[in-house]
Amino acid sequence: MVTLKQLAKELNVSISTVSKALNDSDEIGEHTIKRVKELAKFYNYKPNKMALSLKSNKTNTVGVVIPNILNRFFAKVLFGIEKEATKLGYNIITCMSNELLTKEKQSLQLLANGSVDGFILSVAEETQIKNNIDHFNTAIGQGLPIVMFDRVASDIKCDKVIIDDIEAICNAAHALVVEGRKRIAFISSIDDLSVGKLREAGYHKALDEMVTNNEPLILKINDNTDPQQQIISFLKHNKKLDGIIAADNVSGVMAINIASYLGYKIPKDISVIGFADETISKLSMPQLTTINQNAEEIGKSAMRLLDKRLKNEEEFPEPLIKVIKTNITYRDSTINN
Amino acid sequence: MVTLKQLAKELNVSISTVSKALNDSDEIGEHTIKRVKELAKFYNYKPNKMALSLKSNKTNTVGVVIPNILNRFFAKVLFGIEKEATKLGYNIITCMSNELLTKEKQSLQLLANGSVDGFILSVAEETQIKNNIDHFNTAIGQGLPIVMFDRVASDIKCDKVIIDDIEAICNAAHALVVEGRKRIAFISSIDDLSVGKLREAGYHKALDEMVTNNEPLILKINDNTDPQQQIISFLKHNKKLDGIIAADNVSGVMAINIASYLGYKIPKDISVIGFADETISKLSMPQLTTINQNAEEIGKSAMRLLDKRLKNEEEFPEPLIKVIKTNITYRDSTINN
DNA sequence: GTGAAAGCGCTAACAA
DNA sequence: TTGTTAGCGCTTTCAC
Repeated sequence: MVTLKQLAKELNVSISTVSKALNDSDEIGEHTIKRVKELAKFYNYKPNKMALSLKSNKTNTVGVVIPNILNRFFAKVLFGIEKEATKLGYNIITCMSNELLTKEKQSLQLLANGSVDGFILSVAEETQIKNNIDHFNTAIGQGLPIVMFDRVASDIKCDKVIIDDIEAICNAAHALVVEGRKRIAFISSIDDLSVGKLREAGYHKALDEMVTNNEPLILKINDNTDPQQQIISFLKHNKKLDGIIAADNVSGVMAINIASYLGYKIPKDISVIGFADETISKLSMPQLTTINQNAEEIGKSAMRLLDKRLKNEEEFPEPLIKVIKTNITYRDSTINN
Repeated sequence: MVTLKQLAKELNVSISTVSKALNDSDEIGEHTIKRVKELAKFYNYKPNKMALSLKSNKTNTVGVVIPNILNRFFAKVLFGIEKEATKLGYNIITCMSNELLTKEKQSLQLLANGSVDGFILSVAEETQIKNNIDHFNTAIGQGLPIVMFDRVASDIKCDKVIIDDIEAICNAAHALVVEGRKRIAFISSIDDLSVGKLREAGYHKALDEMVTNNEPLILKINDNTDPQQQIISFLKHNKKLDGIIAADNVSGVMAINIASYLGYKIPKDISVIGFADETISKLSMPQLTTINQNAEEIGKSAMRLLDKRLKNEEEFPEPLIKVIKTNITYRDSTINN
């Protein structure tokens, strides 16, 4: 990499002249500016990032801590974050907590050495279960703002981007009721998570609002045994169910394929609504109708919030909670009108 | 963040004393070391990353350029890279080319300002189609080594991590032949890519090696119309096919679900082998038998190669090509023995 | 209009 | 054993 020093030497001017010229300072003569810029272009000069950061005490880099990159929701959020970050001139350093408290903690600590200006993160499962959240406050105390998305820690005062999980499920239930469904089940493999609990609450709320038949019918899928077997057994034991709402990324697709396999006609016999994205929802036959979380928008919003927070440090001290709208994308696992 | 300066002031010693003490220099007295370390711990001192990088001209950060994070293969590779990077003490700055040449170029240029020590990347689709590869050489020329994985540019002299795509497909075909399959089709939605071409070549090679019936039967899925319709029509027009090899991430799962939907029994009537990972392969009923690319291992290997390259700059000047072994994970879309 | 010098936080050669 | 100083690459204030 070429440095100002080298350019200055070759041009027989001082380092500061070169610096000013490249920044179009009006202290510098037109002719000099031209000379400097030409040589800089010739050598493909770029100001050294580390030097700039050291000087300005800003890195234009944000740390992103993702619980599980293999979950498509998080992959999409990351996608959104990266897109907006590029637009706003930030780089992102990505860390994976792999749902572990220790790794999450480590990531925050490791980057709190001047590597990043702030964090965007979704809380790891273990962290949520143990409700161990000191490391978040430590980071904030060090002047590194945090924006949390999806899985948030309610006790931490920071900006947050979420969806209204309760409302989303209620809307889905409502859509099934409109189709004439009477016995709607709820299946979830994420009841440990804050969002899992909210979605279940949404299901209960929806049942309460239904005129008839408000007996909950819930399958909590656990990792210990084969999920497909759990669904098969659930379907066999609940012959009357005619609607399914799936709380996580994949169980809706599974439910359709398994129900078909068992001889049910989808959506004639059972309607299914899930949380998967376009790609996964297209893997079932018929394709899954989904609650659309707008994951990319969540990522973009989070990045924008962090940017604002970084730009006016003294302003808007109150944490913001941004709620991203959800909507339902109708495919063929429901009876559409 | 606390600095050496502040510690020095508070301890009434010089900055360099503090620095040396923290680095366990034997120039410094035991007592002083202890005093310094205690205060440093108290203030949670961490050496400023930017200052360190500026001084050492090393960032311990690698730039990762991924064509499409929503593709699970890439997500898994990224996962592997991050895991190994953490182990080796690197951070990763993630960029997405979104399959676009311009974005890929931009990412390399943007990070070639001292932000990273080197790159790990998989070539964008557009880049492969246009075969425009100057930006790679530019980066390498600037002293930033590149490790390419999966989709590599054969004209670039750099370390590479790939799988033997031809062999992988041959093995899959062989597995189907062993089952007694006679009419094996190949479906792909990635024939633009280097790996797509290799996998098709593998299919042709396998056919050539078969005793009977070496007429190729290929479906190239394009994005213009509904992929499911293309598969339906393909199945309807080729009633005799009894085996399918899918070259990409999702079409194997689709094929199973569609074939079931059309009344075929899987694997009795048709055996299917695909390229999907565990999660996606479990979304079909029955679950998809897959060629396992060991994506995580690819990521880890790439990171290790880059690390080696960075550590001994003068040594092993010849580019290395590392071939990661594939294997077949048998699930229920094939007749297992 | 141009240059010298200080300083961001750190390490290390050299001096004391 | 500890301190002084220079320098990594850059911006910016202040002198000229």
